Amino acid sequence: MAIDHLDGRLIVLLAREPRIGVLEASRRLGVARGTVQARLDRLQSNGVIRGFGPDVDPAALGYPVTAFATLEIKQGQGADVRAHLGGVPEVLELHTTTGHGDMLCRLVARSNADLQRVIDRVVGFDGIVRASTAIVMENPVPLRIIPLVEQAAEDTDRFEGPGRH
Amino acid sequence: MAIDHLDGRLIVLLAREPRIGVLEASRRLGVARGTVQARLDRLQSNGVIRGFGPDVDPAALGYPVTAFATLEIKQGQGADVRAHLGGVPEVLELHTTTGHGDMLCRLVARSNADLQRVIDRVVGFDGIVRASTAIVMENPVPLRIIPLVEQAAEDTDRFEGPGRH
DNA sequence: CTATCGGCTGCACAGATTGACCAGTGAATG
DNA sequence: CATTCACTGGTCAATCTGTGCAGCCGATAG
Repeated sequence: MAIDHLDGRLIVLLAREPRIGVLEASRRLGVARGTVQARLDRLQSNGVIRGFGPDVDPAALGYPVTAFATLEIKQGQGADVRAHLGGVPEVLELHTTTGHGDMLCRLVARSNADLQRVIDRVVGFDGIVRASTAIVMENPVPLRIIPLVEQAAEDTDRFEGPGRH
Repeated sequence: MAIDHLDGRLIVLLAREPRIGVLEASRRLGVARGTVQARLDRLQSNGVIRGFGPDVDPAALGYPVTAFATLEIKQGQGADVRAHLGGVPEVLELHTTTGHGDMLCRLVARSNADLQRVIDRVVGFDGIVRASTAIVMENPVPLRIIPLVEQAAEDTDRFEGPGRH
């Protein structure tokens, strides 16, 4: 389940330069090509790497406004609300949470005015009691994984020693 | 800036089966290989597709707990707080927002107990006045982009007619 | 109407990459 | 000591990539 130092370097390398192939990666990492292939296979069947889907920028698609909405749900309506929100394209993700709200979702919209339409569509559903929205102004730290991968690799080394054996 | 129907189908296809190459994609879409290559180049220079980085699952890395923290910042400390949070690997993203909090960040941790350590590290910084955390229990809608891509492609068609001309 | 332009097609080429093998080596295990 | 596992370094055929080309077509400008 955990990753070792080589796995970490491989993931970081792929994250920085996604277009390189297995052969080029093996050259950069200084290992045999078969090793990189085996590691990649293992990381993917492990589920550590889910895939290599295209990273699409909603802003470039015409949806430059992002917001987070905290929703309060009527008891017992959870499943319906999940289905409802799953059907709204502008809902990019949805979590159920502890704390004051019951759900947190990420929304995008074509403009601040359009955000009103999206929010109306999101909350215009029986079962949603209340919603409070926070519009994103700036994104100082875009969604990232590299630092965590590096830390996970280091932690493994610390506990088990560098290398696999 | 907007995408047409073929762009949409291409992105959706790549999102569903990231491993296929340009040639296979052209076969699936029923267009010439050069067309797919040209579209991909354009989508990438447009910034619509940022890249094809590996999609890493924090849970599989040993960080199964996700939380969202709303932070309240002391006036004028924004830049320092951003730098501080940028240095914490468990902070996967950070937004400045309107609304009651000033910032919203996504955190991961190795366990609920470990989350306490992460939160302490995040809020243990002069300039952060208050923090409220919501732990994610379930993720009914994982981060997704396909429905939005499909809608963007349809909207383009509706306004400009299918095809590019 | 006609010339031009951009986008798409179908084709071709050399070069590189992939997936699949294999035998050998070294370290850790029982 | 025999075994197991990961890695190396090599080969093989099949495939894909990047590139360039000529031709076709619809849209646009003069």
